[in-house]
Amino acid sequence: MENSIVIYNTLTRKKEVFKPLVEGKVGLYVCGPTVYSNSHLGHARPNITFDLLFRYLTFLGNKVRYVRNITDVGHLENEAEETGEDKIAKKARLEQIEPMEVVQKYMNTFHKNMEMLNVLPPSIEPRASGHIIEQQQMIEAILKNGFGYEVNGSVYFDVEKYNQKYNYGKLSGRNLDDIRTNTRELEGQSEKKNSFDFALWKKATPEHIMRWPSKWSDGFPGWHLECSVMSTKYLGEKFDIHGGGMDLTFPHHECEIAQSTASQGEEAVRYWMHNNMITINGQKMARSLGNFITLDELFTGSHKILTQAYSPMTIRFFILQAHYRSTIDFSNEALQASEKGLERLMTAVKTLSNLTASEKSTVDISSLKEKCFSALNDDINSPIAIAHLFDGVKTINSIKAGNEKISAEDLAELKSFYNSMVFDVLGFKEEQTSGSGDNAVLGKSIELLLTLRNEAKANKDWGTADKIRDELNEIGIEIKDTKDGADWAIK
RNA sequence: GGUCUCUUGGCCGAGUGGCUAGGCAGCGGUCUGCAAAACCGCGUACGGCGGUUCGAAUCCGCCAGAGACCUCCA
Repeated sequence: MENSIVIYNTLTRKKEVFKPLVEGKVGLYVCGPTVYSNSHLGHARPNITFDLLFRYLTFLGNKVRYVRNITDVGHLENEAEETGEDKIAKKARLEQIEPMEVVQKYMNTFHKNMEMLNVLPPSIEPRASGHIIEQQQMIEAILKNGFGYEVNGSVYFDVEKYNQKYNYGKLSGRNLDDIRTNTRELEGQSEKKNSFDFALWKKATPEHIMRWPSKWSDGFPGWHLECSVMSTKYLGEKFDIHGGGMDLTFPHHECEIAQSTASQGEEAVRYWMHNNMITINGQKMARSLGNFITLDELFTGSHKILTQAYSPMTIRFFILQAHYRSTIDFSNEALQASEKGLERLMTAVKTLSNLTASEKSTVDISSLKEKCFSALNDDINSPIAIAHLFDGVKTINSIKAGNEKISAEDLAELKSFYNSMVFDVLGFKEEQTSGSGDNAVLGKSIELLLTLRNEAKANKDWGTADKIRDELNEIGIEIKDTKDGADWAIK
């Protein structure tokens, strides 16, 4: 099987065959979160999207170095512009704690949430605050090449000058004239030659807590610098893939391109990938819009618009059931559909492990495999891959029902395929709520009740049997009678 | 206002010139003491109006509606 995969490159607005710079090795950088509050559903999207990419590239035999940063320096906030206060410092004052304490707290939550979603940790997770010196070095390189200027201890990027030699706006499809006429004049920008110039180093005002010494001033690095610096530091001056949310395309990624090009003379990134947004009532879910649901709220069902809790794997399935470049609209109905769908898939995986082989097959395993892989090869089309897996579910169930037959070799192949696809590549995991496992006391108690119920059933004492079933149901434990006896699950 | 994107059956969501994904819900059935669960089967949809074509949900134009970016954002 050939594994030439195709990726939609935002830079060219086309699908391109992906060829890593070095055969068998892939450098992947993804913009991570700014850790100043709890992670919400929107954050799950890029992390799951690029987790899938990371997993699949690895599965195909590549050695992938996946770098995902933590922004713990804080970007300037709109209303805080005049004071030069940043998000993290602002939150710190609000909660009367150290900025780094805020960072630690929300970084911990982020990590915990990601682990629950079965998002693999990246190979390197650099923090902006740990790369102040490198950021200063890049500023110096930009200044040396004549694409920056210093004013009152702050350093700005000279977009006009840059655009004379290179093309500012190539990623987001803008040209400088459009930007010139459409950029809003903001307060406190008088230092800049042009409103579209952006800060590389910002002098800290007295009340600004997060600050570092530099030759220009005590201050902090500009908004876009950390990604340019940390990506090239760990992946090289030229690397394969840079990912992130679509909302970062402009200005963040545009500025990254400008910074890298201005400092080293050529672009760093070969393929730009952008995931689309999660919407709620048709509108983008965002921290700034206040219409977000945190991951913890989803997992516990504690947000007022949620009719129930949704497990991490349900969220993961929900996200992977849509293509990463489409928007997905949040709704209880959609999440419930995902919950059911995932359950059907996972049940089939269990069924598969207990199937018995026949002399020969009446089913076509290799065609199923090929369809799944070609879906993933086509710009990581997870919904199509999942659809084919569901076709396989039908096959698995038909084999179990005796309508189809499978040979021992095919069965082994099908098992191995589902294991790698469902668990290794798509990254689902069992979320066991029933019998076995952690709560042995509960499990044994329920087994006892089920034994009593079976005895009652054997005596045709339907009253007692139904009472046990119904009252357990009231408590929140569902009894499922199967041919092989009763099974149970916490609802 | 500028740039860009989207509009698919009850809901979610793929596809992108002919071969009419998939999930959920619904309906019918199998199983079961009953119920639930599970399993099997069933649905010809592509915003409107024109055009190109032997043929369009898919290409082009216009209209309508929604959204994203232009400011921190995943």
